[in-house]
This record gives sequence, structure tokens and C-alpha cells, in this order.
Amino acid sequence: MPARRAVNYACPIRDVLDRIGDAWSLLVLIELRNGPCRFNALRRVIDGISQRMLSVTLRHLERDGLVTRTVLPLAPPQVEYALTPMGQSLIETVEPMRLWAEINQNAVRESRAAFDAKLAQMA
Amino acid sequence: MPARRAVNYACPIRDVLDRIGDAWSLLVLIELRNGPCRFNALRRVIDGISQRMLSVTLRHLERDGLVTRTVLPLAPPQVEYALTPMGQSLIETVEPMRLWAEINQNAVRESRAAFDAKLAQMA
DNA sequence: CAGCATCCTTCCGGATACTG
DNA sequence: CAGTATCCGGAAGGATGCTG
Repeated sequence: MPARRAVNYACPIRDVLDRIGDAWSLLVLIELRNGPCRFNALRRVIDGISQRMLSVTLRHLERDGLVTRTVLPLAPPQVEYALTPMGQSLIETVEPMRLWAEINQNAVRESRAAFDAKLAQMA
Repeated sequence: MPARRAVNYACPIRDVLDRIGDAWSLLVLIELRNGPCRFNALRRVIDGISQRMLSVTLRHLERDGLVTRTVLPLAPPQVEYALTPMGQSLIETVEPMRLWAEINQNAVRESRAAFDAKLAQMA
């Protein structure tokens, strides 16, 4: 999507949404708020995530400097993921949105139902 | 992706991200902050959006009660889109994230560059 | 344990053509 | 003007199998 990219790059907030807008990144960040966590532990607690997507997601987050990845010199090897200060601060900015979602989720649901009902009625 | 949905439904904030996380919704909402706007006017000002995606995006936003769609009884027909109070309030919750993006965009860029450099070096 | 590589399906979204 | 309908290519992502 070449056209979209042009827009993205012009808008810094798109960078953020491209990261936490995907299905899993935010869930991973939120989970890491409870403290450092290992790969398979994350996988167990984030219900429904595939190994591949957890891997990809963590790599993205690490690349962006939102989480750290530390390999513990053990056998069997252990890898611990943790929030960086930047990752921590990002999560906090999402809080207003989370509040909005809680407050308005019923209104949104009702709006959708009304919209769908009107559509069905026309058909 | 059945597993993912299970997670979505459990987390209200995922509903929000599913709406404004896509490429265009947020841009449309932001544009409408300047006041009501017509279809092709939006299309012109939102660089790179296709007619199809603008149509789809507006429909979603309308369904969720974030924008209104009013048909003016004219010839040729005119349709005006405008923010609802709920849409307005949603945009405002994004402001902290936008600020974060501005403040941290350099740090993120540097982190990415460092990450990529380290990868290239290993190969 | 913590992943990467591959295959294969699904689905998003652009291009195009047509309507009220 | 403001869309809808159809087609189609490319990317996202699940499943599976294999490594250090």
C-alpha cells in the first residue's frame, strides 16, 4: 500500500498505532507491566497468541526500544522480556483510551445495534 | 482468526483499537475536527485514501456512533459527515499518545537503527 | 526452552466499472 | 456527487516441523 505509507510517515502518531494497533502488541506490553516475563510464560498468559506472532511481536517491540530481551546463561536457556521506561510511559498514555472504552462501550454497542437494525429493516 | 477474537471481546480497549487502529479511521476523525465535511472533500484532503476505503471507514465510524451522516436534499446530492460528541471525546483521548509519539519518535528511530545495525553486523 | 523457516490459507484493500 | 459491486494481487498470520 504505497499511498498509505506516504501518509504514515507524515504522521508520527501512525507510527504508534502501527505498533500497538495490531492485535497483540498492546496485550504483551500490558502483561509485562506485571514485571519481567519469559517467552512461554507470556505465551500461556496471552490467550490465543501463536508462537509465531508472539515472536514477531516481541521482536518489533524490542526493535522499537519498548521492551528488553535478556538471555540468561542457563541450561536450558531462559529469555526474559521486560518493559523499558519508554515502553512503560507508552502504556500509560493508553490509559485515557482504555477509560473511554469502558465508559462508552455500551453506547458503541447500542449504536451498532441500531445501525444494523435500520439496515436490516431496509432490506 | 478465532483465537484472537476471544481475546478481543474480553478487552474493551481492543474494540477501540480495532476501530482507530486501522490506517484511515483516525485520519478521518482528525480531519472532521475542523468541522463537517463532504465525501469528496474528505477524499481530497486525506491524501492517498481510495474511494472504497473512505466509504468503508465512514460506514464503520457511523455504525459506532462516532460520526453522523446527513444527506442534504439537493441536486446534485450532498452528504455531510460530522463528529458526534462521542467521536469528539474519543479523539481527545488520543492526544496523550500523539504527544508521546512526538516526544519519543527520535528515540524510537534510533532504537530501530541500532537494532538493525546489530542485526546486519551479525550477518 | 525459545525460537526460526516453510507452506498455505485467508482476507484486506486497490483498481475498475457501474448506479441513484 | 456519492457512493456500490466485482475482481484480483499481495501481505498477514496459523500450522507444522526443525534447531541451538
